[in-house]
Amino acid sequence: MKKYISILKRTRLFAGVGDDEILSMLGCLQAKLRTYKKGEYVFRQGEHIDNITVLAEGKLHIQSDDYWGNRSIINMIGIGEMFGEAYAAPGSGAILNDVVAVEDSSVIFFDVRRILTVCSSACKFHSTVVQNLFFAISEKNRKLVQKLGHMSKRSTREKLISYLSEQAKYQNSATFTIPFNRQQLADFLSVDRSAMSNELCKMRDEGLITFDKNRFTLN
Amino acid sequence: MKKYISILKRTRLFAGVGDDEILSMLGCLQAKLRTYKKGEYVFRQGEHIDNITVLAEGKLHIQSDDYWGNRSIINMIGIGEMFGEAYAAPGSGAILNDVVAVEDSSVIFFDVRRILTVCSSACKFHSTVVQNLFFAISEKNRKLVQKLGHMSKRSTREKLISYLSEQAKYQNSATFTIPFNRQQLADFLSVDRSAMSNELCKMRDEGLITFDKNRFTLN
DNA sequence: ACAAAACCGTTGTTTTTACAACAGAAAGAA
DNA sequence: TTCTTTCTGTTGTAAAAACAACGGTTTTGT
Repeated sequence: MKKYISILKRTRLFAGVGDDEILSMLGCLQAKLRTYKKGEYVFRQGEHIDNITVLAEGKLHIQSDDYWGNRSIINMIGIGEMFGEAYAAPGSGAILNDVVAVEDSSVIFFDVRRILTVCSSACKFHSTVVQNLFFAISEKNRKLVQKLGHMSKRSTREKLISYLSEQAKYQNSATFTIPFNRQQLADFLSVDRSAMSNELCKMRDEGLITFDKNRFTLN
Repeated sequence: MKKYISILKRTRLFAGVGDDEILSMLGCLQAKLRTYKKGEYVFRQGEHIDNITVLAEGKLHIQSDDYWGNRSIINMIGIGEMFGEAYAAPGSGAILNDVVAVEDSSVIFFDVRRILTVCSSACKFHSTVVQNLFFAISEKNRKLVQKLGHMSKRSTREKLISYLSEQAKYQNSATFTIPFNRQQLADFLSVDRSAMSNELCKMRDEGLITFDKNRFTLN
């Protein structure tokens, strides 16, 4: 677990907390580590979860599949990002989506009740962490709204432009790499892969964008 | 302001806080009341906001319009619900959408910094409110994910079924009233109104649903 | 190195949606 | 009341997306 302290230090959850404090909090919050092979499920739709988790290594997708096998990717979780925090509140019900490792991954679990209940022991940074938790979930909230912004666009082209512009802005460069392959991007934007691929190429031919695999440039 | 205490008492934000404490906190948190006529904007896209707000009366839509006048309704805010909380964190940037009164409304503003900074005075319920804030934003988070679930459906019919089923479940009855008229529902689901209307009628003719204005029944 | 699998672009067909336009019903204002 | 505006359903047409199928390329595993 110790090897992940440098990662935890850079997470939103532990922002402003020193190495030593993090180490002691790992005990206080009953942190547990689990590893997952590519394709394994961390959580399944319908489960009741009582852990907040941080991804220490790998990559996860929050997604769900319908009757006909249409997959939709709700969100991507990268290293240092948190997930499951929306189900920390009592009575928040079962999780609505699957959480799947798309690469070999390591996940750190924290006991929710230990985070929300102020402990009497050494964790003087506890309140910092609670506030961090709030800020982190706020940020995720804004990201979800942003994603709704993409999804609410009527055409595939507009969805693509909306998403790619956001990425360019977020990565602060007209050239950037996206964390999805074509199928995943299509599942993320809820469109058909081949139609999307087609649209991307049209946009390229019209000189709007250029791309090579996951690397895109806006013109 | 006093007349709204009974409403505030029943909000997520002040759950577990007594009348007297709420009254004293209104001062502590520098609560301010403003009223809006139907159609007026509470916030506009691009504004920087530093208040958490609670709707005391009326109804709001969180929405945005694009170049071509396509409107998309991100969320509906009912009495007692909170909004703007996702922008409480420092450095959270400008608000991405407009917030508009769709009925004559009354909004209570709270100073964000006063909520997040524990005050030294009488507000012993302060930490309760901070935790409530976290629970409330968690709930909104889950709602957003649920909405993404509707939007990610490929066809208009599936979107409708997804949304209507959720409403039936939420209102705990196969017959229920939705808070939208047709145009608003179309804007909420990001589809064309006439196409949606058409689809609704087809579903009715097939015996899947019955409806009268805003009142729907699932069969 | 080789076979298998995954990935990406491309095309033609079918299905669905958006758009525009209109008419009747309902609601609201004068 | 009467006139006006808003709301809803309906239809036909044009545009767009989904679907299916395939070939070439790249990646992966053995």
